[in-house]
Amino acid sequence: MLRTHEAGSLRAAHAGQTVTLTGWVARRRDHGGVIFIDLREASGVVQIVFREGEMAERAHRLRSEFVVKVVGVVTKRPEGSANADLATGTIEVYATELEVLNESVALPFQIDDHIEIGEDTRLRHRYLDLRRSGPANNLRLRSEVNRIAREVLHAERFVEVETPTLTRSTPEGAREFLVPARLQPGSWYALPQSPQLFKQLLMVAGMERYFQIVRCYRDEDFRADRQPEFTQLDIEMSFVDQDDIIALGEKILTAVWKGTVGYEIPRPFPRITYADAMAKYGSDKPDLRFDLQLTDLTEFFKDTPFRVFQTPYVGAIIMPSGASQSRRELDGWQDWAKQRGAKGLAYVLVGRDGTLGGGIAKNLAEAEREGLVKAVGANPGDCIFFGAGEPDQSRSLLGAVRVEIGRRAGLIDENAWSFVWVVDFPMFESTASLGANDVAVGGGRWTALHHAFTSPKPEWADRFEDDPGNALAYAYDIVCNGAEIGGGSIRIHRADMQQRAFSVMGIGPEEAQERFGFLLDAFKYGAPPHGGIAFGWDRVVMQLVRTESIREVVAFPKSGGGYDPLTAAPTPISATQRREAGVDAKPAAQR
RNA sequence: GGUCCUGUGGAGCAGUUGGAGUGCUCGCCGCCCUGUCAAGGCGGAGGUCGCGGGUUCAAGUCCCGUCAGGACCGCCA
Repeated sequence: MLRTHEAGSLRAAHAGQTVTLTGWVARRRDHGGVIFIDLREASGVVQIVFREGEMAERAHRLRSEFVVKVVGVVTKRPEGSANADLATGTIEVYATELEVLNESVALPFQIDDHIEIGEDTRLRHRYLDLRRSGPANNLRLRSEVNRIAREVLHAERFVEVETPTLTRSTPEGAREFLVPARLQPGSWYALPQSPQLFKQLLMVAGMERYFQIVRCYRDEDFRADRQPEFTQLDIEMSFVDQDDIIALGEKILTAVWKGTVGYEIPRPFPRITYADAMAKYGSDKPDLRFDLQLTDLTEFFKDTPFRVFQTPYVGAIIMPSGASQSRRELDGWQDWAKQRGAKGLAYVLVGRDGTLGGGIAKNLAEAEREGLVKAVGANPGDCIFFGAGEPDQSRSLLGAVRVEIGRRAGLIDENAWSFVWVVDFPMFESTASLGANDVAVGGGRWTALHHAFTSPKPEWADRFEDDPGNALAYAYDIVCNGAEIGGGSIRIHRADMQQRAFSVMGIGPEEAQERFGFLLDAFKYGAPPHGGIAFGWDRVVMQLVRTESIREVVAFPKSGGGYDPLTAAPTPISATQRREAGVDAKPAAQR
């Protein structure tokens, strides 16, 4: 090493020692006769002192982010000049030699922890952004998360296996990224949305316990918590049931949380069924950091004269103290709801004396006005929001209102951790509710909610095709503070049941063979019962560092249009590249 | 595909009902300075106000279009 010590490791005990340090000039305070330099490297910061004569003369020419090698003597700081904000604050290094290893041109932004910089600029110079402690710590913490998870899994005798990233296109969920195959012009690889099929093959292969920290690719639109390439901790086990996977998931998460942020997650984690989550919280990823619940008022309003509430479902949620909102704030809710595709957001205000006012109060029947406050459990001064229409859509809207209330009313404890397993997901969802350009598996009325290989729960094993809309799957999600950070299922391992599931989704034997033949073939050779889980690894780290943006936990993230602000990818390719890649090859006539 | 927000020296922001020279903080360059630690003082450089069009005597400001970024809806098993 070019240095004898790490700058951030120096303490009073080193006083008197001559050390050689290397690092970046973080900040300089030039007093003419004495010059202070904050030397920064990965371990931390230490103050270097240059005094009169040649040393000061040369230090005077140092600039921000010059890379230097300094030889000097560790010295206790003079009385009263210690810096309690620095780990090395009791000492400083008196420089006796200075070598500039490299210079730096003027920076596009200051490398300073307490300065805000636009994200655009940060990402264009991400290598400078990462010199700041916040972004750097995020990457280091992510590395720790990886280490801890690997330790848990290795201790449980899991096998880390790499699966292909150039693989077969198997349209099942998200849009895929495609890669032209030079050696077979006209044919294309797909980048995996997840290693789903491969990990199931590894179960057939007798690995029994597989895991992988793996990059996945989905060519879908962005969100604050989505990137086109993202990472999963992918796990699959044989001879297990749902409780075994859940127990393992809890083991990993508790170890990760304890080892990084020092929080001991109480075990077992609570569980809630999908049906309950939707009914009580209007979401399949309920944020249980606050207790607000939806109230089902369908029965209460069954004879209502108010036409808007003459619907299959009417529900309500309370905003505590919401009656004091201004007209403008209440109008704001209407805009907010309309932006989510609702017609509006009906509400009533509960007055100090318990009488109803505002919004739709005057549209309700006398008896309804009298019974409403008790029916929803409101207090004087509250605001009651309503959702009416189809159950799914109305609950989703109220669920979104719930989260928004939590935010606006300050009901969320930002230091809390709330974990919950959502279990008993429906096996299928109706394709009627899907948008026109959705990539549904098969051409049937039903499509898999989780994925096509998800097993029904035992009580539905013999009859899921009789009532696909209500059949429950052995599928589960893990939710942390209202964010889905992982999910999995017990898989179907028998060909006959798989075929039945396919037929509900309108996939006949021939089509199944064409699409998933390699998996179905494998299952003919004694596939063990198996199941697994995949954690959205970026989202796990997002939770740990308490950020809303996935870009904060990715080393070199992409921005909105899939654009990489640093490398400017994607770029056009040359005519030669086009020819070689076979991008323009005419496909053989469709059969 | 849709809705909303933002775009002003290198960075972060301000700029009123349209009105005289676009201002502030930080950084950058030079000089001064022996105890600072987000050092301080003096001086200086640096701006097609994202781009195009329109309204007007006059546009950073109003209107239309467009581009880029962000958030959300759709979409993401």
